[in-house]
Amino acid sequence: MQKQYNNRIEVVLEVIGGKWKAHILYHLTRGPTRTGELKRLVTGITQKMLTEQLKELEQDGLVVRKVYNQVPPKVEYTLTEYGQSLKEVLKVLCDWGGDYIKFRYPNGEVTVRNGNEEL
Amino acid sequence: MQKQYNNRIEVVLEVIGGKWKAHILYHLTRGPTRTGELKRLVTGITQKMLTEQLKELEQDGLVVRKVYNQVPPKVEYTLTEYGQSLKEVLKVLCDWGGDYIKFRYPNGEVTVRNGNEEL
DNA sequence: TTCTATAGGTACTTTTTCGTGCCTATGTTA
DNA sequence: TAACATAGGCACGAAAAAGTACCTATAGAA
Repeated sequence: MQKQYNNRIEVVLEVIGGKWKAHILYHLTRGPTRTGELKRLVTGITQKMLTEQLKELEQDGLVVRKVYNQVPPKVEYTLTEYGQSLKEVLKVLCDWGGDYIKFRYPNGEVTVRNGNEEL
Repeated sequence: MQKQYNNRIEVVLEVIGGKWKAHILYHLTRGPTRTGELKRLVTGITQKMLTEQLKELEQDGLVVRKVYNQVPPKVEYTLTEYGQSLKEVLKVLCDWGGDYIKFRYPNGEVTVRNGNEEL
């Protein structure tokens, strides 16, 4: 069956949408990262969601999974070259999100953990 | 209960995420639009999803609903001034989405309806 | 009188996404 | 020998998002 999107934004949202992907990708923009480190960095994510999302990102050609043949296992995830092009996108999203919070909740009624993470 | 986001991207995704909002917003960037027109423009959306999503966008301060006291009813939706700031975001998303499709499916195995919509 | 156009509401079902709990493998270290 | 560290799999259930079907209101036109 031939897939057909309704518009180009649907495409991006399929790739970076959902509860976790953007946050995972954000950390990967800082360089290759091991599974356990990601688990620590992405606040609140479970093992299952992490590997699941990483697998999808890999299938989408944005992330590379590198396995070191060691015990205990060591696996490292890296942005592909094309994946790097997401940095710009993530930055725009981040900026708008930050501004929006200030606009809507000028008195800090709503906060953002890691609101200081730079992109 | 105090809401707390994990990161700033979560904020944007809550506002423009989901299956329809981005597409609705895209059309609103072109100016005030009546309900029925939106229903026609946003391919495949149902009445229910349309009004539901518009209501949320209104609550989020991005869209204004203007009711004309007529029969049959006339309702017009417009981007708020702050909502205008989304144009830039939508453009970046659109561009990346378009490029990505070319990157992943260079032979047009996957297409985008309205892929020519400009932002 | 009946039908049309317009915008919206509600109950219910289906689909998608996310979370929990528990299991595997293996070399090293205590 | 037993525990540990690391990465991941799977079954199941809960929750969120989306879709379906059907209902309301009203002035004017046929």
